[in-house]
Amino acid sequence: METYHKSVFTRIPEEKQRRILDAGISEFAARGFPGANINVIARKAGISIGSMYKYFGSKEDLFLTIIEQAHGLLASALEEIDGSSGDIFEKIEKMVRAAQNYARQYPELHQIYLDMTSEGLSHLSRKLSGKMETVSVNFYERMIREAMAQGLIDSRQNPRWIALFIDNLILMLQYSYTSDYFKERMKIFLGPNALDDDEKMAASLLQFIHGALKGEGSLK
Amino acid sequence: METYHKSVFTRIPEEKQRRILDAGISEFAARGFPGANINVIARKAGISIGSMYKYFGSKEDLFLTIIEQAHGLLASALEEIDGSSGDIFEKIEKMVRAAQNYARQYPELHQIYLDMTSEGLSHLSRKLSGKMETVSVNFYERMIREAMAQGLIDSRQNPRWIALFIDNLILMLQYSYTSDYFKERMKIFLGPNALDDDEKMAASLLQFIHGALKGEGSLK
Amino acid sequence: METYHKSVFTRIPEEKQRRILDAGISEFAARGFPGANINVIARKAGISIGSMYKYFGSKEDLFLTIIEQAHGLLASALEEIDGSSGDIFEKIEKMVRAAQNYARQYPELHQIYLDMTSEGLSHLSRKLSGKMETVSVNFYERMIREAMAQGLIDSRQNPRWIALFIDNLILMLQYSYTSDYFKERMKIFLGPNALDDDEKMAASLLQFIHGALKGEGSLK
Amino acid sequence: METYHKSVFTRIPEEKQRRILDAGISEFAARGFPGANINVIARKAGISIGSMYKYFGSKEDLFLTIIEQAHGLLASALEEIDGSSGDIFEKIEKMVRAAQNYARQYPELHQIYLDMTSEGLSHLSRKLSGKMETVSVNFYERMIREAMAQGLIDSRQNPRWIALFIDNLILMLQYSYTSDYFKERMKIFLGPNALDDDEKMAASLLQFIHGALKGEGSLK
DNA sequence: CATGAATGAGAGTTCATTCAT
DNA sequence: AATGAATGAACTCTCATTCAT
Repeated sequence: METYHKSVFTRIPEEKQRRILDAGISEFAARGFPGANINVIARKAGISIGSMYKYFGSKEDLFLTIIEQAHGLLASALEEIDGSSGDIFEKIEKMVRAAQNYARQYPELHQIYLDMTSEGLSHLSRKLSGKMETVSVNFYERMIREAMAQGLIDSRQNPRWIALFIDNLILMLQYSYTSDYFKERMKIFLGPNALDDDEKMAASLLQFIHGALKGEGSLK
Repeated sequence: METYHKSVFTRIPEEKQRRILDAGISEFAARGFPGANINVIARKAGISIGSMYKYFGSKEDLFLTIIEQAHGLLASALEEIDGSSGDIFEKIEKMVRAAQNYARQYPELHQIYLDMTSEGLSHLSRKLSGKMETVSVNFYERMIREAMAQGLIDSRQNPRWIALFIDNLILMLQYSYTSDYFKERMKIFLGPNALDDDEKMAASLLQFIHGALKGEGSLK
Repeated sequence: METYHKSVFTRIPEEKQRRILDAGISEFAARGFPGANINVIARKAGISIGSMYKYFGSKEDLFLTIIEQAHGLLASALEEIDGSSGDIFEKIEKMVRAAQNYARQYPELHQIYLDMTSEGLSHLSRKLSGKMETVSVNFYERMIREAMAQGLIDSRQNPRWIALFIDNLILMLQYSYTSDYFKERMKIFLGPNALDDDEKMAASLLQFIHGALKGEGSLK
Repeated sequence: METYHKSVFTRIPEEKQRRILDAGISEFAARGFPGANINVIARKAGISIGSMYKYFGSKEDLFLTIIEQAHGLLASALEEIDGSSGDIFEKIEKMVRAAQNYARQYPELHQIYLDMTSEGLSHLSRKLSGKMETVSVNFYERMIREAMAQGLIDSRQNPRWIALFIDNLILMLQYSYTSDYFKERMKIFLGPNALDDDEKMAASLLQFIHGALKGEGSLK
């Protein structure tokens, strides 16, 4: 399997690995990839810049290592939900909660994820594509087909599209927790305190999705 | 009203203004705000860097001027729809079409919009907030309340939340037209050719929204 | 015609151009191409490093500009000799004198020339080849063929080879004026003061060449 | 006798010594002294960088050790010719052949030799001077004086100068086998295939030297 | 109003050398 | 005797901004 760090990196104490990745996360999140300063990251992590380049061939490689790790976290959260019991609505609820938790727990990591959508970094997203979303796609599709078979949801819609729309809605929810831009946006739509009530937010989103899935959505 | 360019800028020939803004758009879109080179923009626009700084106090101001202009385009598209006849579903359809057109016509402008969500630029988004979305919020709210009053849609949901979710879905659609990252994401969900069929995309999204609005979404 | 500096360089005062090239020459001569520090060169020349990069795209381009200029000096010296009257022996004598003068006057320039033979710089010599020696080759060949026709020298040898050997001998003479290595070498062969007597050196070399050209060189 | 490696170096297996020197030779030849990376050399040699510094006090010492070894090879070739029978012309022929063989067999070693003439390395050549050429000087002088005594060659020229010129010519021949710069130079003088015909090259040079030694070189 | 040469702080990256194990 | 992780000064190059003309 392809990795973006040199092999030395895995042989240093885990605590040091964490310090380096965390320093990277906070710098990348705060200043974006082009604005981040790798010498500053090294200093924050308490290592020399020379060591930094012993572990990662370039600023880009450090960034990709962080992204991949973030993706790992997401994927394992997803797998847990995938393996759990409950119907589609319960599972989606779990996903929404997981997204909220993730965004609350690792806001910086999520901010970095967001940054990858900027064009200056498109060559990076191309490097990672495929790895990125395939996990969730399969999960969604299986869940939706099952629910259709059980007559739980409207089966006239294409499961792939539904999956995309739901995932979009959840992703946007997450963005609203981390990105200043989306925070502002949310305040404008919902008032200044909307972000404080996770329960309300989850409930509203779930209700919206529920309707879409039940789907009196037939356009006559 | 606050502007980000110096007043001289408005006094030069409109054609020159366009050349400058267009050069900026293509550079910012291609390389992101931090990666963009303002000397290159000046050269592309056929003006001197000295003049550039006569018109705009900083790289940031040029960027903000461009964003604001983009926003103007969006706002006027919205107003046109707002003023048109038709029920909520027809209006939403118009919005989806408009979003597609906008993304197809000004992909670079839209890319820049996207970039603003990155944290490195959060101080910029804070500067612009308020201007950005207030237009659409009012439009949505009016439209939804009206539809509720007419019994066209489920009235148990909060209009503000519905507005946000719909806008999120449309925004994501737009992202999928411009950002490499979202393009890849869409391909993973829908296969390699999904982006070629605008009709299919619009129909699917509208059906999803229709269901959500009709809303057998009551969670018992 | 291809140049290695940007066009701005030619538009700045000649005196400044000279200061920059001279600073470059002395730094490159003293420390070799890889050892030379372009920031130091800029400082020595009294300009900012930013300006340096406005004039030359890279350290390499500055180097190549200097080399080309050196070549120009050589070429014009050669042309003068070429156009002068006198038989082959007189012309070769002039060349030897010119080589001595050049080495005495521009020892650093000549040192740089020498450095180009090192493998680390082979990509540079490839860039310049063709430009480099074609001038002298034509000059030599014409001169030798003429002398053969006049019966002045042995005509059984190939003019091209003779030209190469003579040029080699003169080149080595020059090296002995500039390179520490060749200076040491010469001292070992000729004693510590050999380099002080230009006359002796010229006379010895000319006598050696004279014999070779007259050429009882037939190998039975 | 002065050596440039630490004494430990001689106590490790000879095969390891060879591996280290060979790795050094190929790296120095390819990238020059300043460009060579001593960590890379250690890796290529299959030893740790720590050991490298146990054997050699510095990058420079490794380089000097290699040079000295190269010099040993040259010296022994010379001694063999020195001890052989034959007149001066036969011996010079042997030297030319030896030079060709050496350049063909150890092109990298010879390239390194060449690099030493660059000024960035002048402090190194000063360190080595004396060792370098004294062997050949004595050899030449003895050979030439003998030939003069036998009336084989013109005795009006200074044996030391003749020795230098002949050695210069042979050295240049060698350069033409290894240095890209001199290869290009030779092609310009002799056409693209000159380097393929060792016989022709040897014959031409010998004929030239023969004439010079026979010396109708008296300048009236 | 317009120009564009000039600036220099600061970026990412390299590598000879050290030293604890 | 051997290891190789760690160091950090030093390098080349970029670019937002200024200012004399």
